[in-house]
Amino acid sequence: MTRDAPPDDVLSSRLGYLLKHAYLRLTEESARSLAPHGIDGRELAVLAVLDSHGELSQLEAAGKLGIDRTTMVALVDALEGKHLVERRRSPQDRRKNIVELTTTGRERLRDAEVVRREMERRFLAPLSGADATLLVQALQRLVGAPAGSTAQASDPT
Amino acid sequence: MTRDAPPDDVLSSRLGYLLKHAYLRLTEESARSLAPHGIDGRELAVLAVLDSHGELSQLEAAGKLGIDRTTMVALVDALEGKHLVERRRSPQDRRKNIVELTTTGRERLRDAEVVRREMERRFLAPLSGADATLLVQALQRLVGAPAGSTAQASDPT
DNA sequence: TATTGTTATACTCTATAACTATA
DNA sequence: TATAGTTATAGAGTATAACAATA
Repeated sequence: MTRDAPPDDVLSSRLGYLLKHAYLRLTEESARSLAPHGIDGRELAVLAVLDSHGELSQLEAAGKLGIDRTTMVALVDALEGKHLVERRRSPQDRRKNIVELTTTGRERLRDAEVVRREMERRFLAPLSGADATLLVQALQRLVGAPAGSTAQASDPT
Repeated sequence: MTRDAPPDDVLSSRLGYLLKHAYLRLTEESARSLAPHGIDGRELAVLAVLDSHGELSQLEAAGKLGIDRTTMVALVDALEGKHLVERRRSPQDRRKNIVELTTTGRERLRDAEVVRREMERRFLAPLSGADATLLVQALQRLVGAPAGSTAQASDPT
């Protein structure tokens, strides 16, 4: 997308326009700041999900991330190529691939998460801390996120 | 994208995840509610921009919308095919295509805008009016929208 | 020389269908 | 029969490069 000067009124009152461009800006910033770590935001999210649940099959991980199982294949291929995750057949059900973080993957996750949080803090900098928190909470409600889990917005741990 | 059950904590605290999925949901809702009118949200935005400025060349319109000029070609092709806009060569600068709404286009714009506003109101329904307004204002600041122009959020005209 | 519209082309992200190996 | 992973393929949406007409 081409994002240049500020939009005019007709557009800045449209939720679609606002969400799209906010998303695009964040994605760009995310890519730029994570690039030195050799991953993008999508891959980082995979690592984070694998870390917080362990023992996930590809399909289970895909479900949590809201991505298709066919998309998951390429994602895991890429992460495995970077030696950040490993696949192994589940002994209980040999149809399943258990995906696990490698030691390198766990380290990469830790480092990249620091960068991500700092990037989000920069991104939200135009807002007051209270407004940033409200934005995140509002988005969580719109997306249907679970209750609780609200920290991190203006809390650059 | 596959969007099913609510995400878990690791994801719902990520701005990237939240913006992406909020955007996807809105886009889906938008497509669904505008479908009977034969256009999508992107085309509607083009009509709105043409209506509020008149006498725009393709490049100027593309600039306001934040899309590439090559993308604009196909967009105008589609709208012209539906008889919602017309192209004509600018007499002042024959390199330029002036894009204008047809009478049908103006009517379609009016009808579709009603539908869009109602769709956005539904989309924001999980939030209080105050929170909805704050969300829109926060997004405007993040996207770098001009000051003022804040109505419509929880003000279903 | 520079700009506008256009075309051709390619790349990313995603989804659908069909195959395989397991269950 | 059904499920997990995979592959092939196709469709959006977008960008880059190159060309024609015009300035």
